[in-house]
This record gives sequence, C-alpha cells and structure tokens, in this order.
Amino acid sequence: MVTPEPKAERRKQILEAAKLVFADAGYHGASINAIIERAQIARGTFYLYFESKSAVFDSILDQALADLRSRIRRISVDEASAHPQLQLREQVYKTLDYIVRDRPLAILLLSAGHTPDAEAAERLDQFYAEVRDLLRRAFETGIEIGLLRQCHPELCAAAMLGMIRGVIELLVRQGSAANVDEVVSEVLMVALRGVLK
Amino acid sequence: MVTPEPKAERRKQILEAAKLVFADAGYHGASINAIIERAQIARGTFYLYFESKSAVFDSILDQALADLRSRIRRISVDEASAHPQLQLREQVYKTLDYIVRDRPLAILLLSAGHTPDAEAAERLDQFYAEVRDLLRRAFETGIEIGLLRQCHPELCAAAMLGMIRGVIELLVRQGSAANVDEVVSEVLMVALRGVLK
Amino acid sequence: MVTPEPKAERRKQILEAAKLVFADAGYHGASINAIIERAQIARGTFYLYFESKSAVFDSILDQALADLRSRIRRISVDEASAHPQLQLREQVYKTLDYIVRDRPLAILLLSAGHTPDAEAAERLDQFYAEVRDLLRRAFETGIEIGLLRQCHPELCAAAMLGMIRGVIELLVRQGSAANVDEVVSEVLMVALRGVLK
Amino acid sequence: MVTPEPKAERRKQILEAAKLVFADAGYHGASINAIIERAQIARGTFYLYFESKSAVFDSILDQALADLRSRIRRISVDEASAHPQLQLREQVYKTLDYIVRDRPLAILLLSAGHTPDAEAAERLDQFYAEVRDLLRRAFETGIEIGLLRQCHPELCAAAMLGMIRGVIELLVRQGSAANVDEVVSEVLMVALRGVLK
DNA sequence: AATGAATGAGGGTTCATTCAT
DNA sequence: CATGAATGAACCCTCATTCAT
Repeated sequence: MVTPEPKAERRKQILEAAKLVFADAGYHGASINAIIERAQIARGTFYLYFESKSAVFDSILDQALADLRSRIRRISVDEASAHPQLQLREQVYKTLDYIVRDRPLAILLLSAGHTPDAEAAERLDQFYAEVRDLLRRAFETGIEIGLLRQCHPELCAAAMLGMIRGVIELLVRQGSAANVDEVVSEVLMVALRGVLK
Repeated sequence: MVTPEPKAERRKQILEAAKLVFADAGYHGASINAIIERAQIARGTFYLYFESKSAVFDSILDQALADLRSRIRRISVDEASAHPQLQLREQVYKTLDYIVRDRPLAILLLSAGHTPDAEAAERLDQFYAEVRDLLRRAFETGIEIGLLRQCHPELCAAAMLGMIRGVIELLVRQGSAANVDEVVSEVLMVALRGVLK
Repeated sequence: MVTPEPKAERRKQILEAAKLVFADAGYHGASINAIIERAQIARGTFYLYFESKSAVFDSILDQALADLRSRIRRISVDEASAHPQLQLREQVYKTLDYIVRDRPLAILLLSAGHTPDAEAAERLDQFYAEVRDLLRRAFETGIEIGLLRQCHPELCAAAMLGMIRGVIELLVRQGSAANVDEVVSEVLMVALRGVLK
Repeated sequence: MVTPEPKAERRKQILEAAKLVFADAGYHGASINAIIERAQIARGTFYLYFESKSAVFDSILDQALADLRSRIRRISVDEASAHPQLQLREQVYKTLDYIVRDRPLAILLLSAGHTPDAEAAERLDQFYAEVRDLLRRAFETGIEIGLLRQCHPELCAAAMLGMIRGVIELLVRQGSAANVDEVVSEVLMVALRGVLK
C-alpha cells in the first residue's frame, strides 16, 4: 500500500464526485449512476462506502456544517478581546472564503433546503436557525449596551443572513469579478450602517 | 356549458392544485398523481390542458413573474413624481404583500431556483437578474446625483435582493408575528442607512 | 366493454401468471420480470393491480386458504348427521380434489412454508396448525367416546397431515396414475385402521 | 500448523456455519456475508474452499444424505435375520434420532426440496424417491408373502414417507414434548395397523 | 493460504406520459 | 372533452463472485 489509508482516499473520491453531481443536479436529480460515473467506480463500490444516496449527502452536508460552525462563534465584548467589528469581520471573512473557495459546496448549501432528504433539510435549517439566533442575540446585546439603534433583532438577523446568502450567490453563480475581501467590506458597511446608532 | 369559458376554468383549477402540490413537495416530489387528485380530475385530463409536468410549473411561475413585474418599475427622479423613497416603499410593500399573501407561491419562488426544470430555473434566475439590474441602476443613479455614498452597486443590489428573500423566508416559513408593514419599514431602514450618504 | 369487469379480468390474469411462476421458481426465484412476461403485460401494469410482489403472493395464498377452509370443518357426531366416516371421506375428497386440480397451487401450498415472505409463511403455518388442531380434537373426541384406541392425539394429527401432504406430492410431482378417489380410499384405510379400536 | 489437516478443519468450520445460516434463512436468504461472518473468515477464503454458494449447500446435503443412507437398508425376511418389525423399528429410530438431534439439518432436509438450487433439489428428490422405492418394494414383498393386506404399495409408500416428515416437523418446529422413542412407537403403530393383514 | 476491495448483473419499484375508448 | 388503463425507462439497492495484494 503506497497511500497510508486507501479506504479513506476512496471515500473522499466518492464524496468529491457526489458533491459535484449534487451541485449540478440537486439531490433528486443526482443519480447514483452519475455519481459512480464521475467517481469512476462500479455500482457496488459506492455502497461499500456509503449506506445510501442520502448517506453521502448527509456526510457532505455534515462536514460542511462542522467546518462552518468552527468558523462562527459569539462575539465577545470584554476589553480583553479584539474590537467587536474586527472579530465580526474576521468571522465573516473566514466563512465566506471557505464557502466561496468550494463552488459546488456553496451551491449545495444554497439549495439543500429544498431537498426530499428530510433529514438533511432539517439539519441545514437548524444550522441557519443557529446562525440567525447568534445574530439575533448579538443585536439584542448591541441594543442593550447602546451600540445599536432600536432595530427589530429577529428581522434584522433574517435580513443579514439573507444578505450573506445573496452575495454568496453573486460570487458563486455569476462570474462576478468581486473578490471576497471587497465583498466583506461592502456587506459589513451596509450591515453596520444599517443597524449602528 | 354554463360558464362562458369552461376551458379556462379547468386550467385555473389545475394550476391552483399544482401550485399547492409543488409548494408542499417541491418540483420533483410533486407527482402528477398528487396534482390530479387535488384537482379532482382524471389523469388524461391533465394532459389535455398542459403538455407536461414542467409546463404547469412554468405556467405558474410565469404568471407569478408577470404579476411581480407589474409591481416593480424604475423609480423616477423627476420632480413630477413622488419622493423616491415613497415610490420605493410602495413598490416594496406591494411586492412583499403579494408574495406573502400567497404562501405556496412564496415557497415556490424561494425554491424554484433549485429545480431540475431547467427552463423554469432559468426564467426565475432571469427575473432575479432583472430585479438586481434595476436595483443596480438605481444605485448608480443615486451615486451620480450625489444621493448615495460611493457603494459597489452590483454588490449592494445582490445584498438587497438577498435581504428581501431572507425576510420573505422569515415571514413564510417561521410563524413570525411580524407583519408586512413592520417588515418593510425595518428592511428599508437598514437598506437606506446602509447606502445613503 | 365486452367483458363485464375488465379490471377483475386483468387481476385474474396476473394472479394466474404469478401462480405459475411462483410454483416454478419459488417466492424468491420468481421475478417480477418473469411474472409480467407470462402475463404479457408491462412492468408498470403489474403495480397497477398489486402493491408489491408479496401482495400477489399473499393474494394467491389467501384465496387458496379460504377455499380450503370452506371445505374443512368439524365432524359432527350427533345422530342427525351423516356417519362420521362419510363426512370425513367427503371432506378429504373435496380438499384433495381441489388441490390436485390446480397443480401450481398444490406446489405452492407444499412449499410456501419456506418463503422469505414472512407474512405468507406465517399464514400458511397457521392454516396447517388449524388443520392439525382440528384433527387432534377429533382424535380426542374419538378416544373419549371409545371409538378410537388410546393414541397420542397430537402425534397422530401431525402424522395424518404429513400423510396427506405426502400423497399430494405423489399426485402432483410424479405423474402417478392414481386418481383422487383411489387415493382417498387408501389413505383413509391406512389412517382409520391406524387409529380405530 | 498445529492440527494435522488444517484444510479439512477450515472446511468443516465453514460447513457448520453455512448449515446454521441455511437453516435460519433458507437457501436464498442465506448470504455469503452471513456465512463468512458466522465462520469468522474472510470473503475470499470462502471461495478457497467452495466453488460457490450452491457448492456448500450441496456438500451439506450430500453429507446428510450419505449419513441417512447408511442408516437405511432393505429389510431381510430370511430366518437368520431379526424379526422384520424389529429391523424396521431400529432403522426408523436411528434415522429419526439422527435427524432430530441436528435441528438445523432437519430444517434443511424439510425445506431443501424448495430451493432455487436445482441440483440440490434434485438430489433430495432422488433420495426421497429411493426411500419411497424401498418402502414400495417392502410393501410388495409383504403382500406377496401374505403379511400385508392388499394395499396400494406406491401410495402407501408416499403416505408413510409423508407421515415421517410430518412428525419430524412436529419434533423440530414446535417444541413438542414428545421424545423420539414415543414418536417411533406411535408412528409404527399407526403405519403397521394401517397395512398389516 | 488468506484477505477484502471491487465488480456488475439483476432485483423490486415509481412515475411521467400515451392512447383507445 | 374526459377518462384511466397501459406503458417502459429509470430509479435505488443487493449480493454472488473475482483478483490483486
């Protein structure tokens, strides 16, 4: 064995192929046929590494959500931490960068809410709900400490999340020239002016 | 035949049933079976009024897009017209109101971009592109006449569109208590502060 | 429509084809392919009439068991009824005759206990258990009223049932020349001499 | 290698595992997977010892049939031999005992006639045919020498064989309390009274 | 001798579409 | 106009068998 873990390699190969197919065709439209053709493996081999079609999908999604979660956390307002806006900027940058670097993944994240794979849909919904909650609590704190104007936290959270998805779509679908740095700057500018006092 | 145009009636009946089913189950999950059961018609009758499954879907989408287009237009800045912000507010209100009033339609508009029905997806994409263009040109004009700060028009347009989709999702999916009026106010507040000088 | 109930006709046609295939190949070995080829119908048509492969099998079995049950009942010993041996003879004759007339059905009844269709297997087992119980109670009664010797009722019931299955197999599998009448006579002779006082 | 014939050991180990699996799940339901898991060997190893799934099955069956054949032979009526009924009793006892002691084997023998493994089915059929022939010839001889009544030899042979299978099933499937001794006595009683003059 | 990853034919089932009535 | 029985391509998945290591 030249490679250290050939089984893990194969798994990755299948995951990668599946991600492309899912991004291309959506969950339902992605046939096992298309996946194994892209991965250059036999039909049975697929089922050696994944229990079912939904299992691959879930695996892709779970990895992505774990990666995203590791990039997002509460912003601390104590003096020991960096300036809140810097923290925010860094998180948004890292998140956008991660997503945009992997085009198929981005498409998948934008569309996975509309899957017949109920479990996956729920998991993605839950992730978005988490992010929204994080944002909402951030807004509430900001209002309390007099940093933000009296905005509607839940509404603003939904709006911000929508904004982010909107610019991701721009970056990913259209061949917009804008780079991530520029996008983060503009989005934060709009967002902050929109809610700061 | 009692009604003057029985054919048109039947068509509508099918469209209505299909809209509900599509919203419930997504494009792929919506079976002709489910549609004809809801419409209380026979299998063959369906194909008397529509060429195919995608044809109904396209028809629903086209109607919605036409309705939406009729609610959206360039904002005029000549003195004879109302104040630009008032025009904007009215358009946003009418649009949101139209969408939110018809929950199945809203769900369909939010998800149609992720269908295997390529034609429909393209048409919706095109519609969103139109709106984005409209917004972009508005931003460009605003910057020219010194009303708006030096923002990135295309990016801001995408962000605004995303915001709107974000709040629609909030209104439609979650049972948020927020009413359309409130939502419009908050969204416009964020958006305008975000870009005004 | 020439035939009174074309749907029922089709159903019968499929049942008949399926019965032949099941008898030929056993439950597992019987493919939907083989069934539809024999029935000269398309793949989808099959599922128009039966939910699944096991549904056809169950249907065939249920019909057979119902037919058999209608031919078997407790033997009454009151004076108003015919002589017990005559009743017995008639029942055995009618049962054997019914089974042997339908060769595929007979094979199916002999083999259905060894199916992966658990529901069907249980139903057949239960039927055999019923028959065995009936026989056992008959033996018990016979001993009580001094008609039969002190035999082991359960054991004898199992033996009798086995005998019947044995001769059915002879009639059905081998091209034995023996006719049903002769078989019934011989079997009853052995059975009765075996247990009578 | 500690053991003198490791190959033979391994073979036995696989045969034992396979017998259990076949008895549990039937021929079709028994997967190579289940067999190698029970035998604690790798997939490829299985095919080192057996050509195919059917080859193991055949091997199991052949062994059983050889064992059974060694327990059954013509009953001699010359004066030098033991009384025919004693010979018969001993053979039936040894046979039943052998079968009932090995529950999986018994199940297999009862069901093997209904396998998709045509070769196995034929071999079992042939064995049953042999036994039936033996019985038939015994009956014919019995009638000739005036020991038995004028019964139908072939029919009676089939009936007797069925009886035996019936009581085996009782012993093996249901947890009947009856022991082999008791069963042999009762069966012989019924059988002999059924055919003796 | 032993392994287990890889194979692919074949299984049961669904569903958009057609067409004779 | 309306019907609904019939179609068959395409789906996901299983499992006996092979072969490079």
